[in-house]
Amino acid sequence: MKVSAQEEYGLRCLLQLARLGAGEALTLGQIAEREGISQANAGKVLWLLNKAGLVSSTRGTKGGYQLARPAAEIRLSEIIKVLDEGEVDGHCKTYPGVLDSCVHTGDCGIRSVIVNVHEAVERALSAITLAQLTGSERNVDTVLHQIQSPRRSTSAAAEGAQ
Amino acid sequence: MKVSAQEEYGLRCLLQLARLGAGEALTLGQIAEREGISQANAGKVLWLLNKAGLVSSTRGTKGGYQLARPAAEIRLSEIIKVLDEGEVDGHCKTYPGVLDSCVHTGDCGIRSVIVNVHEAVERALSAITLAQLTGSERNVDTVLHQIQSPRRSTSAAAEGAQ
DNA sequence: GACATACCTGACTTTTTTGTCAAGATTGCT
DNA sequence: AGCAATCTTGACAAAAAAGTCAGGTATGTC
Repeated sequence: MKVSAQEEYGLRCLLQLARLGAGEALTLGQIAEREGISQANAGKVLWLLNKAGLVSSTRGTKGGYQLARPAAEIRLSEIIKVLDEGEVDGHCKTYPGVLDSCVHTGDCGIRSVIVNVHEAVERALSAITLAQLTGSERNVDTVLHQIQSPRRSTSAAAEGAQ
Repeated sequence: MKVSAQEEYGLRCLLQLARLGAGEALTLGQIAEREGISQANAGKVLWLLNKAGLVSSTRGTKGGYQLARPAAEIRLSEIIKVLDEGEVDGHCKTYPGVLDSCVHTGDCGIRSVIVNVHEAVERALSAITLAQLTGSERNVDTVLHQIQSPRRSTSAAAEGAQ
Protein backbone atom coordinates (compact mmCIF):
# COMPACT_ATOMS: atom_id res chain seq x y z
CA MET A 1 0.00 0.00 0.00
CA LYS A 2 2.48 2.56 -1.11
CA VAL A 3 3.07 4.96 -3.97
CA SER A 4 5.11 3.16 -6.61
CA ALA A 5 8.01 4.75 -8.43
CA GLN A 6 6.04 5.05 -11.63
CA GLU A 7 3.16 6.74 -9.85
CA GLU A 8 5.45 9.26 -8.29
CA TYR A 9 7.18 10.07 -11.56
CA GLY A 10 3.87 10.45 -13.34
CA LEU A 11 2.67 12.79 -10.65
CA ARG A 12 5.82 14.87 -10.94
CA CYS A 13 5.56 15.17 -14.71
CA LEU A 14 1.95 16.24 -14.45
CA LEU A 15 2.80 18.85 -11.85
CA GLN A 16 5.40 20.30 -14.19
CA LEU A 17 2.82 20.59 -16.95
CA ALA A 18 0.19 21.98 -14.61
CA ARG A 19 2.42 24.95 -13.80
CA LEU A 20 2.61 26.05 -17.45
CA GLY A 21 0.66 28.92 -18.96
CA ALA A 22 -1.95 28.38 -21.66
CA GLY A 23 -0.46 27.31 -24.99
CA GLU A 24 2.93 26.47 -23.45
CA ALA A 25 4.41 23.00 -23.70
CA LEU A 26 7.38 21.09 -22.33
CA THR A 27 9.55 18.70 -24.28
CA LEU A 28 10.45 15.27 -23.00
CA GLY A 29 14.03 16.34 -22.42
CA GLN A 30 12.99 19.38 -20.42
CA ILE A 31 10.72 17.36 -18.15
CA ALA A 32 13.33 14.67 -17.61
CA GLU A 33 15.99 17.21 -16.77
CA ARG A 34 13.82 19.12 -14.32
CA GLU A 35 12.90 15.95 -12.45
CA GLY A 36 16.35 14.41 -12.59
CA ILE A 37 15.17 11.19 -14.24
CA SER A 38 16.20 9.63 -17.54
CA GLN A 39 14.49 10.73 -20.71
CA ALA A 40 13.59 7.15 -21.53
CA ASN A 41 11.82 6.69 -18.25
CA ALA A 42 9.94 9.96 -18.49
CA GLY A 43 8.93 8.99 -22.01
CA LYS A 44 7.40 5.76 -20.85
CA VAL A 45 5.37 7.42 -18.14
CA LEU A 46 4.18 10.23 -20.40
CA TRP A 47 3.17 7.74 -23.04
CA LEU A 48 0.87 6.10 -20.49
CA LEU A 49 -0.59 9.46 -19.52
CA ASN A 50 -1.04 10.34 -23.17
CA LYS A 51 -2.78 7.07 -23.96
CA ALA A 52 -5.14 7.65 -21.04
CA GLY A 53 -6.01 11.11 -22.30
CA LEU A 54 -4.50 13.08 -19.42
CA VAL A 55 -1.86 14.82 -21.51
CA SER A 56 -1.63 15.63 -25.23
CA SER A 57 1.55 15.53 -27.26
CA THR A 58 2.68 17.44 -30.33
CA ARG A 59 5.37 16.05 -32.58
CA GLY A 60 7.90 17.91 -34.64
CA THR A 61 10.38 20.64 -34.04
CA LYS A 62 8.24 22.77 -31.75
CA GLY A 63 6.56 19.79 -30.13
CA GLY A 64 6.09 18.83 -26.49
CA TYR A 65 3.56 17.80 -23.90
CA GLN A 66 0.75 19.69 -22.24
CA LEU A 67 -2.26 18.83 -20.12
CA ALA A 68 -5.25 17.64 -22.09
CA ARG A 69 -7.64 19.21 -19.59
CA PRO A 70 -7.47 22.02 -17.01
CA ALA A 71 -5.58 20.95 -13.90
CA ALA A 72 -8.68 21.58 -11.80
CA GLU A 73 -10.48 18.77 -13.64
CA ILE A 74 -7.83 16.09 -13.16
CA ARG A 75 -8.24 14.06 -9.98
CA LEU A 76 -5.46 12.24 -8.17
CA SER A 77 -7.49 9.02 -8.24
CA GLU A 78 -7.53 9.13 -12.03
CA ILE A 79 -3.77 9.58 -12.24
CA ILE A 80 -3.03 6.75 -9.86
CA LYS A 81 -5.39 4.43 -11.68
CA VAL A 82 -3.75 5.08 -15.04
CA LEU A 83 -0.23 4.52 -13.76
CA ASP A 84 -1.24 1.40 -11.85
CA GLU A 85 -2.75 -0.25 -14.86
CA GLY A 86 0.45 0.38 -16.73
CA GLU A 87 2.14 -1.98 -14.29
CA VAL A 88 -0.29 -4.85 -14.02
CA ASP A 89 -1.22 -5.10 -17.65
CA GLY A 90 -4.39 -7.07 -16.97
CA HIS A 91 -7.19 -5.77 -14.81
CA CYS A 92 -7.28 -8.42 -12.13
CA LYS A 93 -3.99 -9.81 -10.92
CA THR A 94 -4.34 -13.31 -9.55
CA TYR A 95 -2.32 -13.68 -6.41
CA PRO A 96 -1.06 -17.14 -5.53
CA GLY A 97 -2.41 -18.77 -2.43
CA VAL A 98 -5.96 -18.76 -3.61
CA LEU A 99 -7.55 -22.13 -4.02
CA ASP A 100 -9.66 -21.02 -6.94
CA SER A 101 -8.56 -18.67 -9.68
CA CYS A 102 -8.75 -15.08 -8.53
CA VAL A 103 -8.93 -13.29 -5.22
CA HIS A 104 -11.32 -10.72 -6.51
CA THR A 105 -14.04 -13.10 -7.52
CA GLY A 106 -15.95 -15.72 -5.63
CA ASP A 107 -17.01 -15.81 -2.03
CA CYS A 108 -13.65 -16.42 -0.36
CA GLY A 109 -14.17 -13.71 2.26
CA ILE A 110 -11.06 -11.69 1.51
CA ARG A 111 -12.46 -10.48 -1.79
CA SER A 112 -14.70 -7.74 -0.50
CA VAL A 113 -12.07 -6.65 1.97
CA ILE A 114 -9.44 -6.03 -0.69
CA VAL A 115 -11.87 -4.42 -3.09
CA ASN A 116 -13.23 -2.10 -0.45
CA VAL A 117 -9.80 -1.07 0.72
CA HIS A 118 -9.03 -0.03 -2.82
CA GLU A 119 -12.29 1.85 -3.01
CA ALA A 120 -11.56 3.66 0.23
CA VAL A 121 -8.19 4.75 -1.10
CA GLU A 122 -9.62 5.90 -4.38
CA ARG A 123 -12.34 7.83 -2.64
CA ALA A 124 -9.76 9.69 -0.59
CA LEU A 125 -7.68 10.48 -3.67
CA SER A 126 -10.62 11.63 -5.77
CA ALA A 127 -11.10 14.56 -3.41
CA ILE A 128 -7.83 16.11 -4.62
CA THR A 129 -7.20 17.71 -8.01
CA LEU A 130 -3.94 18.55 -9.76
CA ALA A 131 -4.71 22.24 -9.44
CA GLN A 132 -4.78 21.92 -5.66
CA LEU A 133 -1.28 20.49 -5.72
CA THR A 134 0.38 23.09 -7.94
CA GLY A 135 0.17 26.16 -5.75
CA SER A 136 1.11 26.06 -2.14
CA GLU A 137 1.47 22.54 -0.86
CA ARG A 138 -0.10 23.63 2.41
CA ASN A 139 -3.49 23.47 0.72
CA VAL A 140 -3.28 19.72 0.49
CA ASP A 141 -3.33 19.41 4.23
CA THR A 142 -6.49 21.45 4.41
CA VAL A 143 -8.26 19.38 1.79
CA LEU A 144 -7.20 16.07 3.23
CA HIS A 145 -8.37 16.88 6.72
CA GLN A 146 -11.85 17.59 5.39
CA ILE A 147 -12.43 14.04 4.21
CA GLN A 148 -11.73 12.64 7.62
CA SER A 149 -14.59 10.79 9.24
CA PRO A 150 -16.50 13.24 11.46
CA ARG A 151 -17.10 10.67 14.18
CA ARG A 152 -13.54 9.49 14.62
CA SER A 153 -11.21 11.40 16.90
CA THR A 154 -7.92 12.59 15.42
CA SER A 155 -5.93 11.18 18.31
CA ALA A 156 -6.49 7.60 17.22
CA ALA A 157 -5.35 8.35 13.68
CA ALA A 158 -2.29 10.23 14.88
CA GLU A 159 -1.40 7.36 17.17
CA GLY A 160 -0.95 5.01 14.23
CA ALA A 161 0.56 7.57 11.91
CA GLN A 162 3.64 6.51 9.97
CA MET B 1 -0.87 2.24 -4.75
CA LYS B 2 -2.06 -1.27 -4.30
CA VAL B 3 -2.26 -3.96 -1.66
CA SER B 4 0.91 -6.05 -1.83
CA ALA B 5 0.93 -9.84 -1.54
CA GLN B 6 2.40 -9.71 1.91
CA GLU B 7 -0.25 -7.29 3.11
CA GLU B 8 -3.01 -9.48 1.81
CA TYR B 9 -1.58 -12.60 3.43
CA GLY B 10 -1.13 -10.83 6.75
CA LEU B 11 -4.70 -9.64 6.61
CA ARG B 12 -5.94 -13.14 5.90
CA CYS B 13 -3.99 -14.67 8.78
CA LEU B 14 -5.31 -12.04 11.17
CA LEU B 15 -8.87 -12.65 10.03
CA GLN B 16 -8.44 -16.35 10.78
CA LEU B 17 -7.26 -15.54 14.29
CA ALA B 18 -9.98 -12.95 14.82
CA ARG B 19 -12.66 -15.59 14.29
CA LEU B 20 -11.38 -17.74 17.17
CA GLY B 21 -12.97 -17.93 20.61
CA ALA B 22 -11.18 -16.76 23.73
CA GLY B 23 -8.22 -18.96 24.67
CA GLU B 24 -8.18 -20.72 21.30
CA ALA B 25 -5.11 -20.68 19.08
CA LEU B 26 -4.13 -21.75 15.58
CA THR B 27 -0.86 -23.38 14.62
CA LEU B 28 1.22 -22.23 11.69
CA GLY B 29 0.30 -25.32 9.71
CA GLN B 30 -3.41 -24.81 10.28
CA ILE B 31 -3.31 -21.20 9.13
CA ALA B 32 -1.23 -22.03 6.07
CA GLU B 33 -3.56 -24.84 5.07
CA ARG B 34 -6.70 -22.76 5.47
CA GLU B 35 -5.32 -19.98 3.31
CA GLY B 36 -3.71 -22.23 0.74
CA ILE B 37 -0.26 -20.72 1.17
CA SER B 38 3.02 -22.36 2.16
CA GLN B 39 3.86 -22.76 5.82
CA ALA B 40 7.15 -20.96 5.31
CA ASN B 41 5.45 -17.92 3.88
CA ALA B 42 2.78 -17.80 6.58
CA GLY B 43 5.54 -18.09 9.15
CA LYS B 44 7.35 -15.06 7.83
CA VAL B 45 4.23 -12.92 7.84
CA LEU B 46 3.18 -14.03 11.32
CA TRP B 47 6.63 -13.35 12.62
CA LEU B 48 6.29 -9.75 11.47
CA LEU B 49 2.90 -9.46 13.13
CA ASN B 50 4.31 -11.01 16.28
CA LYS B 51 7.27 -8.63 16.39
CA ALA B 52 4.89 -5.71 15.99
CA GLY B 53 2.75 -6.90 18.90
CA LEU B 54 -0.39 -7.64 16.91
CA VAL B 55 -0.34 -11.39 17.60
CA SER B 56 1.18 -13.45 20.39
CA SER B 57 2.73 -16.87 19.90
CA THR B 58 3.14 -19.85 22.16
CA ARG B 59 5.86 -22.39 21.52
CA GLY B 60 5.83 -26.05 22.28
CA THR B 61 3.47 -28.94 21.66
CA LYS B 62 0.22 -27.10 22.27
CA GLY B 63 1.48 -23.86 20.83
CA GLY B 64 0.05 -21.57 18.21
CA TYR B 65 -0.89 -17.98 17.42
CA GLN B 66 -3.62 -15.74 18.74
CA LEU B 67 -4.44 -12.05 18.64
CA ALA B 68 -2.56 -10.00 21.19
CA ARG B 69 -5.50 -7.62 21.55
CA PRO B 70 -9.25 -7.75 20.91
CA ALA B 71 -10.08 -7.54 17.21
CA ALA B 72 -12.06 -4.38 17.82
CA GLU B 73 -8.89 -2.58 18.90
CA ILE B 74 -6.79 -3.47 15.86
CA ARG B 75 -7.03 -0.98 13.03
CA LEU B 76 -6.41 -1.73 9.38
CA SER B 77 -3.95 1.14 9.18
CA GLU B 78 -1.80 -0.48 11.84
CA ILE B 79 -1.73 -3.81 10.02
CA ILE B 80 -0.78 -2.26 6.71
CA LYS B 81 1.96 -0.21 8.28
CA VAL B 82 3.55 -3.25 9.93
CA LEU B 83 3.53 -5.34 6.77
CA ASP B 84 4.85 -2.48 4.67
CA GLU B 85 7.83 -1.92 6.89
CA GLY B 86 8.64 -5.59 6.60
CA GLU B 87 9.26 -4.99 2.91
CA VAL B 88 11.23 -1.77 2.91
CA ASP B 89 13.37 -2.43 5.93
CA GLY B 90 14.23 1.21 6.48
CA HIS B 91 11.64 3.85 7.15
CA CYS B 92 12.29 6.19 4.27
CA LYS B 93 13.03 4.63 0.92
CA THR B 94 15.01 6.95 -1.30
CA TYR B 95 13.67 6.88 -4.80
CA PRO B 96 16.08 7.63 -7.61
CA GLY B 97 15.45 10.72 -9.64
CA VAL B 98 15.81 13.05 -6.73
CA LEU B 99 18.62 15.51 -6.94
CA ASP B 100 19.23 15.50 -3.24
CA SER B 101 19.04 12.45 -1.00
CA CYS B 102 15.45 11.64 -0.15
CA VAL B 103 12.06 12.51 -1.52
CA HIS B 104 10.54 12.82 1.88
CA THR B 105 12.82 15.53 3.15
CA GLY B 106 13.71 18.92 1.84
CA ASP B 107 11.64 21.38 -0.10
CA CYS B 108 11.50 19.63 -3.44
CA GLY B 109 7.76 20.16 -3.85
CA ILE B 110 6.80 16.53 -4.31
CA ARG B 111 7.59 15.74 -0.69
CA SER B 112 4.42 17.01 0.90
CA VAL B 113 2.33 15.54 -1.89
CA ILE B 114 3.59 12.02 -1.35
CA VAL B 115 3.45 12.29 2.42
CA ASN B 116 -0.06 13.62 2.37
CA VAL B 117 -1.28 10.95 0.00
CA HIS B 118 0.02 8.36 2.43
CA GLU B 119 -1.69 10.16 5.28
CA ALA B 120 -4.97 10.26 3.40
CA VAL B 121 -4.79 6.52 2.81
CA GLU B 122 -3.91 5.80 6.39
CA ARG B 123 -6.73 7.97 7.64
CA ALA B 124 -9.19 6.02 5.54
CA LEU B 125 -7.83 2.70 6.79
CA SER B 126 -7.76 3.73 10.45
CA ALA B 127 -11.54 3.98 10.39
CA ILE B 128 -11.82 0.19 10.01
CA THR B 129 -11.05 -2.42 12.67
CA LEU B 130 -10.43 -6.14 12.35
CA ALA B 131 -13.65 -6.85 14.21
CA GLN B 132 -15.62 -5.05 11.51
CA LEU B 133 -14.15 -7.36 8.90
CA THR B 134 -14.79 -10.68 10.62
CA GLY B 135 -18.56 -10.77 10.62
CA SER B 136 -20.51 -9.98 7.52
CA GLU B 137 -18.42 -8.36 4.86
CA ARG B 138 -21.34 -6.13 3.96
CA ASN B 139 -20.52 -3.99 6.97
CA VAL B 140 -17.34 -2.81 5.35
CA ASP B 141 -19.28 -1.04 2.67
CA THR B 142 -21.29 0.80 5.27
CA VAL B 143 -18.25 1.94 7.19
CA LEU B 144 -16.32 3.01 4.13
CA HIS B 145 -19.10 5.13 2.74
CA GLN B 146 -19.20 7.12 5.96
CA ILE B 147 -15.71 8.51 5.55
CA GLN B 148 -16.54 9.98 2.20
CA SER B 149 -16.28 13.73 1.96
CA PRO B 150 -19.73 15.23 2.49
CA ARG B 151 -19.23 17.95 -0.12
CA ARG B 152 -18.14 15.76 -2.99
CA SER B 153 -20.81 14.14 -5.16
CA THR B 154 -20.61 10.38 -5.61
CA SER B 155 -21.03 10.65 -9.36
CA ALA B 156 -17.55 12.09 -9.85
CA ALA B 157 -15.99 9.35 -7.75
CA ALA B 158 -17.92 6.65 -9.56
CA GLU B 159 -16.84 8.08 -12.88
CA GLY B 160 -13.20 7.42 -12.07
CA ALA B 161 -13.84 4.15 -10.25
CA GLN B 162 -11.58 1.28 -11.13
C1' DG C 1 12.58 17.87 -50.54
C1' DA C 2 16.13 17.03 -47.16
C1' DC C 3 17.36 17.65 -42.48
C1' DA C 4 16.71 18.27 -37.59
C1' DT C 5 13.72 17.80 -33.76
C1' DA C 6 10.73 15.17 -30.98
C1' DC C 7 7.50 11.56 -29.85
C1' DC C 8 6.51 6.18 -30.15
C1' DT C 9 7.49 1.39 -29.10
C1' DG C 10 9.36 -3.11 -28.24
C1' DA C 11 13.39 -5.72 -26.37
C1' DC C 12 16.81 -6.04 -22.87
C1' DT C 13 19.27 -5.41 -18.12
C1' DT C 14 19.18 -4.38 -13.43
C1' DT C 15 16.94 -4.04 -9.09
C1' DT C 16 13.33 -5.13 -5.88
C1' DT C 17 9.92 -8.06 -4.13
C1' DT C 18 8.21 -12.59 -3.25
C1' DG C 19 8.49 -17.16 -1.85
C1' DT C 20 11.24 -21.32 -0.21
C1' DC C 21 14.48 -24.00 2.38
C1' DA C 22 16.89 -25.69 6.21
C1' DA C 23 18.86 -25.41 10.62
C1' DG C 24 18.15 -23.60 15.46
C1' DA C 25 15.59 -22.75 19.81
C1' DT C 26 11.74 -23.37 23.01
C1' DT C 27 7.99 -25.76 25.26
C1' DG C 28 4.93 -29.65 26.81
C1' DC C 29 4.28 -34.48 27.45
C1' DT C 30 5.65 -39.19 28.75
C1' DA D 1 15.63 -36.83 30.86
C1' DG D 2 14.20 -37.58 26.27
C1' DC D 3 11.16 -37.00 22.51
C1' DA D 4 7.92 -34.71 19.56
C1' DA D 5 5.68 -30.66 18.18
C1' DT D 6 6.03 -25.83 17.37
C1' DC D 7 7.84 -21.29 16.65
C1' DT D 8 12.25 -18.49 15.09
C1' DT D 9 15.58 -16.83 11.85
C1' DG D 10 18.95 -16.11 8.34
C1' DA D 11 20.31 -17.29 3.70
C1' DC D 12 18.96 -18.46 -0.91
C1' DA D 13 16.11 -18.94 -5.54
C1' DA D 14 12.36 -17.44 -8.47
C1' DA D 15 9.29 -13.95 -10.18
C1' DA D 16 7.94 -9.29 -11.00
C1' DA D 17 8.82 -4.47 -11.45
C1' DA D 18 11.72 -0.60 -12.71
C1' DG D 19 14.72 1.41 -15.68
C1' DT D 20 17.57 1.67 -20.07
C1' DC D 21 18.61 1.25 -24.91
C1' DA D 22 18.08 1.49 -29.70
C1' DG D 23 15.47 1.74 -33.68
C1' DG D 24 11.08 3.60 -35.78
C1' DT D 25 7.67 7.20 -37.10
C1' DA D 26 5.86 11.71 -37.50
C1' DT D 27 6.24 16.89 -37.92
C1' DG D 28 8.06 21.42 -38.82
C1' DT D 29 11.83 24.43 -40.84
C1' DC D 30 15.14 25.83 -44.26
